Amino acid sequence: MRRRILDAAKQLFVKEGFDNVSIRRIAGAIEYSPAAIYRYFRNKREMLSVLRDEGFKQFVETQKERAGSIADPLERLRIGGRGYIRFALNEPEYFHLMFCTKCDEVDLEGKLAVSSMESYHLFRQSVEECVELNCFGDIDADTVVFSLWSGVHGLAHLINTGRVNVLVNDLDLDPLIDRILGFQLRPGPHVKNFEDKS
Amino acid sequence: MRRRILDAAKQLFVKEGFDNVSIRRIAGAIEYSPAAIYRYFRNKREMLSVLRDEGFKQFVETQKERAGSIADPLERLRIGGRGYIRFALNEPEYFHLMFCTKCDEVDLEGKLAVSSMESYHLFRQSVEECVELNCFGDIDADTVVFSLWSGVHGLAHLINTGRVNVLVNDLDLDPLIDRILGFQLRPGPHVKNFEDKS
DNA sequence: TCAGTTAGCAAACGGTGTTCACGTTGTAAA
DNA sequence: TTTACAACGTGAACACCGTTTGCTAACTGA
Repeated sequence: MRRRILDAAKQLFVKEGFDNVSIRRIAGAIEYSPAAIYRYFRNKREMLSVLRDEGFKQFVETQKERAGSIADPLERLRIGGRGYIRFALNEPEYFHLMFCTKCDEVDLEGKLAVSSMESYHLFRQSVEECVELNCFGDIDADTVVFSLWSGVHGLAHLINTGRVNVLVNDLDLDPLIDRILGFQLRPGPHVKNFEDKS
Repeated sequence: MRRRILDAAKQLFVKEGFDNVSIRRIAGAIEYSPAAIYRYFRNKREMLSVLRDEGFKQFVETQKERAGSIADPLERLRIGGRGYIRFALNEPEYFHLMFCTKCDEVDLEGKLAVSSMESYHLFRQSVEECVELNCFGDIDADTVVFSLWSGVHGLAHLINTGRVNVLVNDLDLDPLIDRILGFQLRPGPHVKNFEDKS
């Protein structure tokens, strides 16, 4: 039953946006009264919280399929970043729910959900490999993690809110995205040669 | 009178968030009836649109003060980026209204407001200077513009939605932000020496 | 003086998330 | 077989929301 509510809700949300779907409409879709939904969910936030979790599970799955088996961590970051952006463009409602809502508005227990943490740790691990390989020069992992995440996240967000389309002639987005990814992943200034050090 | 409504609205919005302030509450704050507000604004969106414009005017002003007179375009980008993030953290409601709402939800005429375009062009000009100086290697301006904007925008957004605080030990944010800015602005792989060409 | 504009308001419309008292139904123990 | 009880579903209501409508006053210019 919970399942039936969630499925109806998911379908409506994806089609019409989270804000444009009311409890009453979900209830209508499954031909129940609005009050019935509250037998299965404390409130609307809890429904969103569950859907967010499912979104993360699907996201992590897809990312693993796409990038999981790539040996080169830098290439893994590139494919992962492309996946992040593609997900944002293909599933804007889910992207918004998972990555754009305030954490405390959707995460009821105050801790990030397990699946969202898994996706973070996979990303972080790739970054740490790159740092160890000196891909970006002499730099700490935290800095790289949030720099790169900010980069793809910001791009996805700017596109989804219509800010890129307005400013760029109507060329295909994909090549631009790839150039941007390439630029954000460019090698850093490499540490000096051994001779230079003491 | 429009002014009085806007001022009351602005005060409430900044304090309580745009979503938590209703027309009725604004009307209450100036001791008018809700219907009176509709003499001066077509709807709530129009109020937000006007406030957005004012926000941009103030933003451009501040950015000019901070970075306008810096000769080195790369340093100008750094200070400008820091200003963008600082603005986002200091005025999260305005940041959200100006940079996070869907364009067509707040921009009534379908074209971006003048002041928001001015801020874009100032930024873009600095990037073009950098590209000409070969700061980032052989790369087109569009790529750099959206890479850097995505970088600071994404960072501001991740911080404001609580995603950085959750993942990073409670150290001071400022040093991390500066390291991230430095990383995002790192020099690119430089074009080959003249001897290498031809 | 009289017409026309302007400013403000009470009431209502249709919507929202949520709660509550009330039945109905199915099951399991007495 | 009867009784008790929990689970499920509902209609009506509460307190909001943005917005519209019809109505008064008050002011303005001719």
